[in-house]
Parts: sequence; C-alpha cells; structure tokens
Amino acid sequence: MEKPQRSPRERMVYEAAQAMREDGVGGAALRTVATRAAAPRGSLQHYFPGGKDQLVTEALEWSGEFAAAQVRAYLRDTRRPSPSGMFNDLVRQWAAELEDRQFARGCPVAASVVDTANANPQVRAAAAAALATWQKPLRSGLRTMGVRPARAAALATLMLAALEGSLVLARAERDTHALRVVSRELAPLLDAALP
Amino acid sequence: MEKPQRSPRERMVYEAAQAMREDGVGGAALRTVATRAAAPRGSLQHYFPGGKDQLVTEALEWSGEFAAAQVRAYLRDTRRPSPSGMFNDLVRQWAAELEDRQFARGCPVAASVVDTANANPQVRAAAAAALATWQKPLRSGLRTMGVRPARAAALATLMLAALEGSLVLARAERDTHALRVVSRELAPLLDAALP
DNA sequence: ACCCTGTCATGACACTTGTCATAGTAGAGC
DNA sequence: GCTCTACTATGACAAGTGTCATGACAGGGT
Repeated sequence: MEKPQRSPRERMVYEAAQAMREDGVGGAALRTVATRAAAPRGSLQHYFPGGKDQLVTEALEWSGEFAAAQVRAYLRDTRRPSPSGMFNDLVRQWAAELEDRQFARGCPVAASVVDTANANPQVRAAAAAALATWQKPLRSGLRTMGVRPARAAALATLMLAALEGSLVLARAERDTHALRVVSRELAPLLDAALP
Repeated sequence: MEKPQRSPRERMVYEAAQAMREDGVGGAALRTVATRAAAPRGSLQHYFPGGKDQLVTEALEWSGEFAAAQVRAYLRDTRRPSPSGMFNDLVRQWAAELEDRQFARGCPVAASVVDTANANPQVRAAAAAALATWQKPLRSGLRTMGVRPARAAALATLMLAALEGSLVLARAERDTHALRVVSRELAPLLDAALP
C-alpha cells in the first residue's frame, strides 16, 4: 500500500487506515493521524464532522476498495488465472508487506472488528461492507474461471477467512510461515473447484 | 467459557480475558476488570505488580490453555475422532457462543495481536505462546489419527487460521454463516490426510 | 501482647483522548 | 474593494486511563 499524492482529506483517511492497522482503532489517535497526514488538527472536524466514527468508517471503505482493486489487478494482469493463483497472489503481497514493515501492520478490517464490533454498530457495519467489497471480485473471478456460483461464494469466504486468520498468526509469530502453509494447503482444494 | 468459582486472582485473569474479547486490549479497562471480577481495585496492583501487561499476559496464557483443553475434550470424548470432526467441534462451540452472546465476544488472542503486537513485544510473545498451546493438541490429535507429522502441523496451522479468520468475518457480519461455510469446505481436505 | 504478611480499600497523580469553541487566513466571484 | 465560503490553526475541557501512595484490616506465628 503505497502512500499516494492526494488531498489532505484523502491523506487523513489513508493515514487513519494505516494507524488502525498498526495499533487498532483505540490506538489510532486523531492527533497522530493528523500529524502523519501532514494535516492540521482543525481539518479533522471540518472534513469529518461525524468525529472519529466517520473517519474510521471511511478508512474501512477505502481499505475495502483498495483490497478489491488488488484482486482485480491480478485478474486483469494474469494470463491464465486460477483459484489457487488468485489466493496465492493475495498471500504473497501480504507476506511481502509484513516482512517489509516487520509485522507492524495487519488488516484494518480485523482491527475494527476486534476493537469496536461489540460497542459500535456503525463501524461494525462498515467493516462488514468492506469485507463484502473485498469478496466481490474474488467471487466474480472464480465464476469467470468456471466455478459454479454457489461454490464461488463459499470459496471466496474461505479465502478471506484463511487470509485474515493467517495474518493474525503471522503477526503473533513474527513469521510469514503460517501464510505460506495456508496458501500451499488450500491450493489443491481451490483448484479442484474448476470444471 | 463458563464462569468458574475461583480465587479473586483467578477471577481477575478470567474477566480480563473476557473484556479483551469484547472490546480489545485497549477497551479492557482495569477498573472494569476489577469490578466484573468483584475484586477490589487495590488487589490488581497486589496480584499483578507488572501492571496491565502482566494481567494481559496471564489472560492469554489462561485462554491458550482453555482452548487446548477444549480440543483435548473432543479427543477424549469422541469414539471415532476425525480431522474434520475435530475442526467442526471447534467451529460448533464458537458459533454457539457467538450466537448466545450476540457476537459480543471474539478471540482474545486475535484481540491482543491486533491491538498490541506492534507496540508491546511481551504481549505479542504471550499471544504467540497461547497459539502454540492451542495448536499442540490439534497436532497431536491429528498424528494419533494417523496423519504424518509434517502434514499434521500444517493442518493444525490451517485450522487455527481458518477459525480465527471466520471469527472475524462472523462478528463483522453478525452471522455464523462464514464459520459454517469454512467448516464444510475444509472437511474433505482435512479428512483426505488420513491414511 | 506484638508484629508481620497478605489482602482490601481509597484517593490522587499525570497523561491521553475525543470533542468543542473560537478565531484567523486564503481565495474566488462579483 | 467586499463578502462569502472553505480551510487552517490553537486553545481548552471533561472524561477516562494506568499507576502510585497510603492506609486499614484480618489472621497467624512467636
């Protein structure tokens, strides 16, 4: 996830997502977000009159769309896509970033669920929406490869669950081993869904 | 996870784990933990001179052992255990509790990783240790069923990752659908490892 | 009787957080 | 030039946090 050249508002949403990935929603202080976005603190209340909830919600929307674009890029750029190839592409990118950043950043959706799913219905709904956005290209990609619709939905869910879980394991162990194992073990199952 | 009749100290560790499951490590305030454990606030500094870090660490140890005992109970009480049966037993118990408590409580290990893996090495290590404790009976159970050691380790990792991830999905969606899908899709893969 | 140790109880602290209030500044439109 | 709007900037505040200091109280052991 490279840091793009964007408006102050977009930078704040972006940096909010990154802060959530590092220290969870509770650890993502608004002052820190403003500082890292090189934006004035006063702009927060101007752009996000809904307060922190709004910022977190938009950060989740951004994250969902970013993840979906990543999947679509695989489908667009790969000559002969396969279910296992699509999943492995995800795993590979996450593993690379975990190692680059020394396991500092996880998934913002998981962070928001763990921190606020119980206390904040709005953020919880935003997390669910981000997951749906992410899952959509996975599902349609599988269908394009010839997987039956019902099965495509199930496998997309499995991919997301396995990825989110491996990320937790990898960060705990400071080792991308779990990610690689899961990708390897799941590969035959995923490809067996092809016609 | 029933609330046992234990010493004030044990009650505090237990309630710390539950609070972490609900609102993450950041949301688990020490005052709240003391109140819910029906213990005086002063006892916290007495039993846990290491402060919140120590309490969280012990809560993770407790959680790891609780989860491991759950797996061992399946292996002990089931006449003809199978890999898919073992995984489904886990899923079933988690799904039941999610629904009972209306998705208020997730996995404490995931919570600690997401919240503090980046900032707190001690807690991160405790989370990794808890995962190892949990994984151990899964691995040895698979081996007892006849799965080759290397494969048993890989499948245990896969189970944990898939479970942790499904929990995130299920809490976000307030629906145990993802848990059931993952269990169903993984079943044939898991049982195919039998000799 | 004494003290000593484990536990309980309460108050205070420094700090951070999200939020609000207020005012300043730039720049376009006319 | 003037005004209106969008944005920037700074200060303050109440609430909540982890931590520490201090003291009270019980119950043995001697």
